[in-house]
Amino acid sequence: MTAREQNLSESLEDYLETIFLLIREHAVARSRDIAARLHVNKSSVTGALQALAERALVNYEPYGYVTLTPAGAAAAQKVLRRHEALRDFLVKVLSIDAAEADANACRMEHAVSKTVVDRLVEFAEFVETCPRAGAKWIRGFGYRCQEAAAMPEKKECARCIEQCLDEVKSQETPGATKTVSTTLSKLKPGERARIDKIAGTGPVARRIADMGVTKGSLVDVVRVAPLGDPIDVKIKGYHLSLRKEEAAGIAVTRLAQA
Amino acid sequence: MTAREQNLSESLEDYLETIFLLIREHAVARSRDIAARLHVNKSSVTGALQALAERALVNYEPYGYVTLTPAGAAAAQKVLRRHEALRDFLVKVLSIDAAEADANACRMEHAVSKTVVDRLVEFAEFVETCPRAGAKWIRGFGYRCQEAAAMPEKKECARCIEQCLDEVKSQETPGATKTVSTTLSKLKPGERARIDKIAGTGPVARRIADMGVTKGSLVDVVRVAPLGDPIDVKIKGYHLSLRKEEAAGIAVTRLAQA
DNA sequence: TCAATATGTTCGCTTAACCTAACTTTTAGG
DNA sequence: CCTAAAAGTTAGGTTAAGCGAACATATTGA
Repeated sequence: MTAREQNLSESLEDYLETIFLLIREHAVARSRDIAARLHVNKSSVTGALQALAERALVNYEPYGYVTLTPAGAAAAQKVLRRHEALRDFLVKVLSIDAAEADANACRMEHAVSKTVVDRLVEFAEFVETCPRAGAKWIRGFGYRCQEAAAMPEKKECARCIEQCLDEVKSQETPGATKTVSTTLSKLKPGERARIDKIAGTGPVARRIADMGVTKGSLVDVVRVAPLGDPIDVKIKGYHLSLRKEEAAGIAVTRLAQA
Repeated sequence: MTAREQNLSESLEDYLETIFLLIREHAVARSRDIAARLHVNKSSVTGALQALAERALVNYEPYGYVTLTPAGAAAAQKVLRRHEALRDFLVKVLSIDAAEADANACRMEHAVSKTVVDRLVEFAEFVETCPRAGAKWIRGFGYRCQEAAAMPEKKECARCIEQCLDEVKSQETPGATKTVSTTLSKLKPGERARIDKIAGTGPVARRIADMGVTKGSLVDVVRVAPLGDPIDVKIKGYHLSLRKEEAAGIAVTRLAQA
């Protein structure tokens, strides 16, 4: 890792994240928008930008456009990954509603270590995709959360077992869910796949390896640009933009939708 | 709820929690111990105590012993419940090691809403006790986390399915795991039970109901005093101290150890 | 083109939380 | 009983984060 410990305050992390998102959405981050999102006075934004500029995380000069330095963008993405990992976990695993999940993620993102985030991402994937009853089981939990009061425990447990039996029986032959070997460049947005092999040892291969991506990791295709060239994917909670040729070098197995 | 929004800062929450724990451990909370635990200067402790006294959360007078007011104790317990719920979740569900789990819980405890904590507690219980493969399944996840690199994905999934089948087959008769109907007052420390019925409508019954405890909720017996009288239990993450006679009025089904 | 409005900055002030150093009170040993 | 050490407090300073008001610069539409 090139990144030394920057030790950003929660507040500065929030600014950085907001700037990153605004740039992604509006191409440019204006002071008043930052202020609006963070519910602070515009003069506070100026102060924060100066603090970030001192740390070489943003390019700032009075009245000019604000951009992120490479270090700033990297830091912002770290925060964002934590945010998304937490939010997704809360929504998908704990069945918390979107608004509350986001609000919680927003506060928790400053408090969790990398280990915990990694584990959360892995857990959510495990639950969603384990060919065992994982997926259905978690749906059962969500159901139970909504109906907790209305449904006596015993009945729930019995249903639970039935579901599990059904599920496992129907999946006794693991490879049965028709999966197709292909390459990452051939997938459409929203599709999900499992990585089989990464060709080459170029910078992308290394970047991917750095994330702890092993052979079986999941990939979600987030967005594909008009000409199919930059392909935005999400692996282990990390957003990644790949050139079409790079994506073509990654052999994957297409999976059923989540 | 009698509690109005006290809106404590993270810092003050930490002080409150520490004081509560110190009183529980040493019967009295000394300034230097608070300072040592929170890694702050003793003069900072004085400042914090004054702030807490202003909010009527501690009884404080210079050079005197510090105690918690009822409001302070209640606030401290709320924080502690969040802490324990997070820590237990991290350890039991995500297989994070104890030290890191605690450090994370310590920071996260200021960031999570009640809804999320409730859900985390419920989830951990669900995973640990659902008669489906829950318990074993989660052990499988822990195993996978440790051996992730060493174990190819495919093999893991296959093993996963086998486990599930075994587990479910062995539990096809849900009531089969020999459970015994008894009363809460008869349990020993470390034992776990499921609540069947709560007799009476006294203050304890109401206190328990306020926690969202329904018929099927789990109880963990934490500590039983020498003469079996105050019985400390944990329900839905809440610590509760019951008189023997109160505990006798709660019918439970003893469960196998976690 | 140029004034009105929107946007951004600076200045001065507040609060919370911490620190160090110097002081006071308590405690405990001889 | 009386004094050193330990424990606690006060005073004064620092830093981060915020605010409002006044000032500066851009933008834009008539």
